[in-house]
Amino acid sequence: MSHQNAQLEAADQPQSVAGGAAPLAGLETRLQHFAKRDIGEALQPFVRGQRVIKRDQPAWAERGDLAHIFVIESGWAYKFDMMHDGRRHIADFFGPGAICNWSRLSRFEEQDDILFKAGARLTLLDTTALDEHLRENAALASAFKRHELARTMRTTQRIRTFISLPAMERMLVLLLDLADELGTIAPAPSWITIPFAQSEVADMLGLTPVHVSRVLKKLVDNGVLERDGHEIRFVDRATVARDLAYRPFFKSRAG
Amino acid sequence: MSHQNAQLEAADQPQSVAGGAAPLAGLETRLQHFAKRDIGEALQPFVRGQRVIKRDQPAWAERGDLAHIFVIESGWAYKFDMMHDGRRHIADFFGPGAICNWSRLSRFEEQDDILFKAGARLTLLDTTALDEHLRENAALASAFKRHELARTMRTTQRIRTFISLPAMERMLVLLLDLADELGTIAPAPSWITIPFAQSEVADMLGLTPVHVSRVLKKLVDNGVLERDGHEIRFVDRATVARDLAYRPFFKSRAG
DNA sequence: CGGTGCTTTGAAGCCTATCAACAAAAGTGG
DNA sequence: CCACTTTTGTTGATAGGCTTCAAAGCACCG
Repeated sequence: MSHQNAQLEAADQPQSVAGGAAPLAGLETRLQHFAKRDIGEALQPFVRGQRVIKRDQPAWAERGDLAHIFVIESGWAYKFDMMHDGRRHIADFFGPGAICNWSRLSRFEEQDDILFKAGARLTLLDTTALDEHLRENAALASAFKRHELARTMRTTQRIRTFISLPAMERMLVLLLDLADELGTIAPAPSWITIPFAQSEVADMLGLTPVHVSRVLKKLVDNGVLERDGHEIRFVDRATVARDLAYRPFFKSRAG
Repeated sequence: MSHQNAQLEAADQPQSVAGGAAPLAGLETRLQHFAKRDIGEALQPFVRGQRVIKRDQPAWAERGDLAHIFVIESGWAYKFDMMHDGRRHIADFFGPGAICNWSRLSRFEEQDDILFKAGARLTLLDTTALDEHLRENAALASAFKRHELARTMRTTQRIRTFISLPAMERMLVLLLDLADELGTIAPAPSWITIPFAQSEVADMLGLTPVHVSRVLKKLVDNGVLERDGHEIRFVDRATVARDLAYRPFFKSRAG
């Protein structure tokens, strides 16, 4: 546990990290979809550093690791908590351009733990400075709020499926959500890399890893998906989305 | 559909309805748990009428039936929506003292439909007047916010169970939530009347009505519950709650 | 090259849905 | 208040979905 923290500290680097794009470009693109005016590079003043995650690494809510706002430049993260029977429940996931811990800024919700997947590149923002800025800048604050609301609504849609429908539908909705998250800052590629292990997918869907493997196989056998390892492709995404009455909350708002 | 609306109108009555307690006493009791100062009868000026629901009756979100804030004096209601396969999903429920459609006031969320159960008595509040009042009265607004946040957190806890755990645990958590909701404005009775049909419980748990019946029977056979029709009692609620790591979000805050 | 962790596959058993019939309860109309 | 209809809840039999356990294949990494 202590070496994990050491790793977080050690990754504190000078402003730019290999990768090219300016920090926060992804987030700004996302927010722009929910803003009425141009937000430009309004967030640059709040950058406090960047980090590269070498191995899968949790940030424990209680230990102050989440004192900053974490924005994902590339890669993935997810929010999880442990249940009474020892199982892990994964409640939401975050892709490029996402804010991992918005609730720290706006609400005083219970804070789940966050796990950053290996390879993720993060930008850290100053929580209190950003908070003050948003208090005075209603337009920007509104964009943040709408952006987070879209996430909430997408989560609500997913949860409904996970509670009521069988494994195949659950899996498809999860994959559509992944595509939605990816398509937010750039057109989603038709081949998507599932960024999670099957045991993690299982903890999202409320299934076992074994069954996740079988469900994926069945979807390929049925001609719904094509697959090459962790890469998958919908043979006909539009039809799948229509059959499930799936509603994209991020992608379709591009302006 | 049109006769349902007519019924809502027709039930508009003079200020007091059979039942004794002053309107909003339940809600004010609830809010008091989340307020730092005494809130007294701060909400009385916003009352715009009362209604008694004779038969189970939906208020359709799209038709403006939800222009007011609905507060439950006694009885129950729930939030539901229809899924692509024709199944009904019930996302949350509301007991005595609850606000059924807070989101109408504070957020611009997607609005689910609400169904009021037969026998429910409602108080209607003026949405815009209350909204303005809360803008100027931060303390009261904060109590509302914390109160709704408690609901959100309870829902999050329930959802986690419904996604990941089998039917018996789901049922127990639902019953504990019912007790929590009931115990908010007065000590919860040890015998609880399940206010919903088993088909409604099924749509909450993501099960079939048949299985709901069997699960209840099994819980009685295992000595976890006692039961007399729609009345149930936990033989040992504290132990059940502990085993499930169940956290009450309303009741335990009584001050 | 041999770990180590992730994925796949098979067999067996439990959990839940479906279908159908019936019982019980609640609403309806005379 | 009674007979009638409709809804709701119970029970059994059967089938399908998902988990568990165990073993083997595969990929990555030191």
